[in-house]
Amino acid sequence: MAVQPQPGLPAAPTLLDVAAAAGVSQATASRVLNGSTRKVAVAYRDRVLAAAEELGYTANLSAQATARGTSSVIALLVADIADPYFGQIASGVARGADEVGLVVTIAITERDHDREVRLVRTLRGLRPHALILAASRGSDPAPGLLQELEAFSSAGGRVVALGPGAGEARAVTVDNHGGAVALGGALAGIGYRRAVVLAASLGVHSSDDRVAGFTEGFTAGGGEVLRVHHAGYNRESGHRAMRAALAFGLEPGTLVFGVSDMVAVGAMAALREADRAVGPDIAVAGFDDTPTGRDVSPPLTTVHIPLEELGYQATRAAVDHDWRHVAAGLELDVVLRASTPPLG
Amino acid sequence: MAVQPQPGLPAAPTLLDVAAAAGVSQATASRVLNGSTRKVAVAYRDRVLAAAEELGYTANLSAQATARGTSSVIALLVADIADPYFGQIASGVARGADEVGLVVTIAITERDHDREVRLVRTLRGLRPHALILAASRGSDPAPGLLQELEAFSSAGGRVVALGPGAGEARAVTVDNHGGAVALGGALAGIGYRRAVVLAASLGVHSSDDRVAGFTEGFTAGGGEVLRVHHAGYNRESGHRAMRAALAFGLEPGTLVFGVSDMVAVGAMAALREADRAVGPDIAVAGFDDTPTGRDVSPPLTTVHIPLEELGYQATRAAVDHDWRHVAAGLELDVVLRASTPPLG
DNA sequence: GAGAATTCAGCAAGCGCTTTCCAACCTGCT
DNA sequence: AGCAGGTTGGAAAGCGCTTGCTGAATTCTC
Repeated sequence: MAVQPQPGLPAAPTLLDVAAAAGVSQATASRVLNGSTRKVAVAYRDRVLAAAEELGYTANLSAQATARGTSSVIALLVADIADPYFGQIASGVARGADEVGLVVTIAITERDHDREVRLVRTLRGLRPHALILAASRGSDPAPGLLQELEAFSSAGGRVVALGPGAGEARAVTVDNHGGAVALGGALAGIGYRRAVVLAASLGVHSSDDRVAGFTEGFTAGGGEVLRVHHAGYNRESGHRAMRAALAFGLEPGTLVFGVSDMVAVGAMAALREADRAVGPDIAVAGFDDTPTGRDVSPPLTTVHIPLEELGYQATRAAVDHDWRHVAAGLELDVVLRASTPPLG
Repeated sequence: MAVQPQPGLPAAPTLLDVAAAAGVSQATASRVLNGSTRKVAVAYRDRVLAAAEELGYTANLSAQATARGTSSVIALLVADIADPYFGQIASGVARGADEVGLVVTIAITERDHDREVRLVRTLRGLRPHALILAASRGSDPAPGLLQELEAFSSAGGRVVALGPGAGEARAVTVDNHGGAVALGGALAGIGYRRAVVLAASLGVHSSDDRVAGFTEGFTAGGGEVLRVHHAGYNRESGHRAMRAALAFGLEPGTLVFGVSDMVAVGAMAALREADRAVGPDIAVAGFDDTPTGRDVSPPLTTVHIPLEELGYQATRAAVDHDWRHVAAGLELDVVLRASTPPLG
């Protein structure tokens, strides 16, 4: 908490400076420079534009926001921006915001619920146009959070949740269930009959949906899910869960479905450590289609999620006045690769 | 450009509302709620705090910024937030900002110079405390950019550049050269004698430094750099450059040094397509130590860059009043893995 | 060519907050 | 009693910008 202002430096030029330089009133300068409906005679307009250019004027967005009563920022809350999963979402959000001339402010929850509440509180102070929550993979929100969100939206802010929405929030979802059904079906279709699932904790919605969908699709195709191991969403959890699964013994030709690519990658590492060949011996599939999945060997079968598009849709939802929930959620595609070679 | 304000909703409570509810003046409320040096009698203070809590008050940061003449945001410019390289940097920046109670606003250049200039212009409007540039991997800045930066810093803003600084900017650098020397030395040390380098375009500073450093270290250790192929920094460039290198013919036991992990990963893919075994036949090394490098097989030898720390140092540089350039740049570590097995 | 209608620059109020000043009140001392 | 010195609440002047309103200048109409 030690941020000193600069010592006496020449401040940035203000609108008044520009107006004076152009020999017009502040009102006229404002109308020329910052999108107003009223038009200004071309002679004046040119003088103002020239003066602004000359001085290198940029409108003070804070002042503009106070005067207009509405700011030009969108706030984005993510769990971890270093994770490409959230990075891609952020990328889409930024693109959407850019399109409508908004600026994106980002905050990182580190998956800590209290922190999340604090951050929302801070961000509220920016009076952002909208608050986009991509903070978790859909476990239930902390109680304090709902209260903050309520305060925000009842003051005219818009809340967009990625994943199942909460309360007032608009929600942009992904069809986890459908994608998993398709994956299960496709893998049963190429001959797999026995599968082990490595999932995140129970209660994490997206994981639950994927497990349920996969089971449904795989069973419908004639396969059987032997066991579900619960650990987490990341690489390390996948590694742990895989070791647990190996302890039960795994016949060749068994399929391991990791509830995310990271889990699957962790599982692959564990398999290799146990001297089991990934692919011909034990097949592995993931979910998310992260770039890494393409580069591991064998390349990972997975379900593609258009994350960038998801982020983009979130800004649309935040900005469009009339917006209807993307009914079934964004559609997902199964991507079959060498980690699940066709069987028999 | 179509962002309508909300229709007549109850606005967020203002400081005046709180003051009224507490039965004190606005000045007193301000002093209680937003860090002032003056103290307020405990009886008043409690009433104000209670009222604020009751109303769910949050200071309007825009108004605060106009009044104080200084805002609480740090602006961050990255090339591509979906790229974990920048994601990690952003993560460090966010942590640093959080520590001093600042908020991070992010913009994405998409590696487009004009866009970058436009974005700086927009961000300037926020009158941010500092502007952190992580927009490129250090190719030379566009001329218009320098002008914008000059305007910003001469109005009291601070500019921090990651990589070689420009003009007024403070710079946080990474010892690319030193890291590459160490890598070259280590690989010569385990028996490699012939190397091919896959680099980005000439003129991209970080790439040039890495090539020069590697050559220096490798030669000093008794090795010889046969050729340098120039393509780019990403996976696809690595793939292309590797194909070009293969066209020249490559003896077993040759080492391929890709100037980034992504380049190396692309090279590995090209090698596999050409039925050359990575490791025993052709060794591959990268630079950056991205998570993917650990999961490809064989795991990739590389140089670890503390990117998160780099981002963190950037905020420190932005915030600390007296700050000295981290002299030689952040130190890098060589990480030897199975993609470069000891030779002979 | 006179009055009506239209255009459009500028005045000034106001956005939500900070901060300077002032006045009221309290000490503690002679 | 009387007064210097110290506290502390409140009035009000800004911060840089937007915008409703006013009224002068221009254009139109018959």
